[in-house]
Amino acid sequence: MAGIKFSRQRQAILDYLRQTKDHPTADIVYTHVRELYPKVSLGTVYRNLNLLAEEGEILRLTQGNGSERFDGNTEPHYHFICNHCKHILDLKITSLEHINTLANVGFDGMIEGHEVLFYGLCPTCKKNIN
Amino acid sequence: MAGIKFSRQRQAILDYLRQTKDHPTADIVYTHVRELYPKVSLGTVYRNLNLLAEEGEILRLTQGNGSERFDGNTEPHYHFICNHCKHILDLKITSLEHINTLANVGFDGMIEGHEVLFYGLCPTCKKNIN
DNA sequence: ATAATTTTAGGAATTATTACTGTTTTATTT
DNA sequence: AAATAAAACAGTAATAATTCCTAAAATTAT
Repeated sequence: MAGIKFSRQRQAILDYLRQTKDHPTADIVYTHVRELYPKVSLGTVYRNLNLLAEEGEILRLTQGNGSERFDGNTEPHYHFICNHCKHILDLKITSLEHINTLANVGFDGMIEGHEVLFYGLCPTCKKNIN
Repeated sequence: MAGIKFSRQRQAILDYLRQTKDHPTADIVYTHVRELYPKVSLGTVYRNLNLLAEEGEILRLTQGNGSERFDGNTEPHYHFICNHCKHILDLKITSLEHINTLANVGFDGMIEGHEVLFYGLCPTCKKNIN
């Protein structure tokens, strides 16, 4: 009976991602899970992040510089990255499904989806920068 | 008089990016530039790709798996990646500027721009896969 | 042509991620 | 509840992508 087995480490990773609003890197997840399981290895964190992402339990965010980030919120939503402080935020906006239709105009293949990353100034930086 | 100086290697990199429709990785650029300058080093390619991207002479594309890709076409356009063959294509669609306005609704910061990556089946794969 | 400054080649170093292996956990069967 | 099979683990080595370093070469200004 091929299947995946429960593991406390994986559960801790998922729990952590579900309770934070951040979009942590594998390494940040690692340091947090270590508080609960001090002997956890970074390889375990990577393996489980990949597994959870494949299963759709978490999202993998690819945003330019450095490492990948992960998101425990699987509700459909869009992301924003601040040009100034580099923080990533969730945007609660209506679906942009219609841009798929726009993209398909004059395109001979088939558009199945899209990823969007907005950038600009986050609320905090907007305030502080004048 | 602080400034950047001409270099044949940088010129060759730019020339190559301008004449291809592909979206090559640094390594692919490297192998092509080596045909003209066999002693060019990979570090030189990376340094110049970064420099050219900073100056806005080329675009840097971040698309999930593996390495970054570069685009010599700086006209505003959107990209598409095929889920099947993983090739990246240019899409010639009208600007999607209006999604910035949508994203700003209920957002306290300031949206300055966006990056979109469409995915699906490219024309060739769509034909061949039925 | 000389001097000043930038860029280069080549290689070492760094960072992010994956792969390997013997041991431990988890789930299933007796 | 003990035995067994399968999956996951910790720890470490390996790989891949990119950046950093330095003495030598190329470019630009004088």
